[in-house]
Amino acid sequence: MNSAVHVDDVTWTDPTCPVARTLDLVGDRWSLLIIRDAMDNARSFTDFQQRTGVARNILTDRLRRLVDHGILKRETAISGRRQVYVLTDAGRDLFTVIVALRQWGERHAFADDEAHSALVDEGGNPLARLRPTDAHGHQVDVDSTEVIRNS
Amino acid sequence: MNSAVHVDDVTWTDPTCPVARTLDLVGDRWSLLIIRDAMDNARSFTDFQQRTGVARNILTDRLRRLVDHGILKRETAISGRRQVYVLTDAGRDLFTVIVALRQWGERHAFADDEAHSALVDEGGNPLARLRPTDAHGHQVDVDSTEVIRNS
DNA sequence: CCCGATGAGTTGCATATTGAAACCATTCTG
DNA sequence: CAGAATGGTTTCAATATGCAACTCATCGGG
Repeated sequence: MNSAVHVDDVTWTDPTCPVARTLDLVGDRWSLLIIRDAMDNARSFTDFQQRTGVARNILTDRLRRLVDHGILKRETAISGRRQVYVLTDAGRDLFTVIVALRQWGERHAFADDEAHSALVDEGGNPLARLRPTDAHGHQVDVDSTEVIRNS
Repeated sequence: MNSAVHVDDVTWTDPTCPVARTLDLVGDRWSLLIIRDAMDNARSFTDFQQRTGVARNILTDRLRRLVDHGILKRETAISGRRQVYVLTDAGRDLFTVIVALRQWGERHAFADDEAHSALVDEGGNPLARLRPTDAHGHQVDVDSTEVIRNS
């Protein structure tokens, strides 16, 4: 299960914590929105620019970083200068993170009567709520878990 | 299921997208690390400062924002000037997000032989891998789902 | 009661990151 | 071939961040 992510030349905020490392790679204002859009069929520079509204120079930088970190790969269309950015396996694996952020937002960042976009399966139904569980499938939460350092 | 989050006075990057709203609330360089530490028994200003290493003025600002958004609550300890920051229910509910970030980091941001901290249940065993599923418990991913706007 | 230490910030200033707008070189499109 | 679109880069102003020093309590000893 090792990564396509190239993690040389990164200076980690907290080298032993996986949460911190993930945030060092994608935890800025725009990267996760770019990834969200990549998961929703955005491919070109302009797709991302229009959907996120990010400044173009910043977008250039973020796309480059995400490519460098192995989350996106850049492909030049056969003839011509059209660039396409596609999620790598590591990038696609961020789906769980995006779903978790989305579900939290649905629960806590909208008033009851406010409309919002929804993520649905092939039958058009919403996904089940993500819930952390132990190895036996029993739900766990903050109080029933703990962090062990440097295992 | 409505929020303790106070979402007035926030100007959303993308008002209809729950992912974007969540990121507007916690998607900066430090907030999620503060929340991670709050889940790991950090309580005081100095706890957070020492664990994250964030600049003190920034920490002041982030704690205030998180309190304003209903993710932390601030309590003054009975005797003395000691301040304590505790997760609200909405804050505790970010556990899923933190676990998702952690598990992704474990899979993609560490070399195979690198040590990292681990999150374990009461028996000391690692949690099960979080996986998005549909309403019937079948796994779904980027390709088998889609976003419906403004539902 | 006085002294130093600690907790919880604030303030000022230097540096880094972002954003808005303009500019540029190809490459399609009609 | 002219005009738009694509995928950027450049410039400069506005923000945000980091660092160090400074406050202003209170706490704990002696």
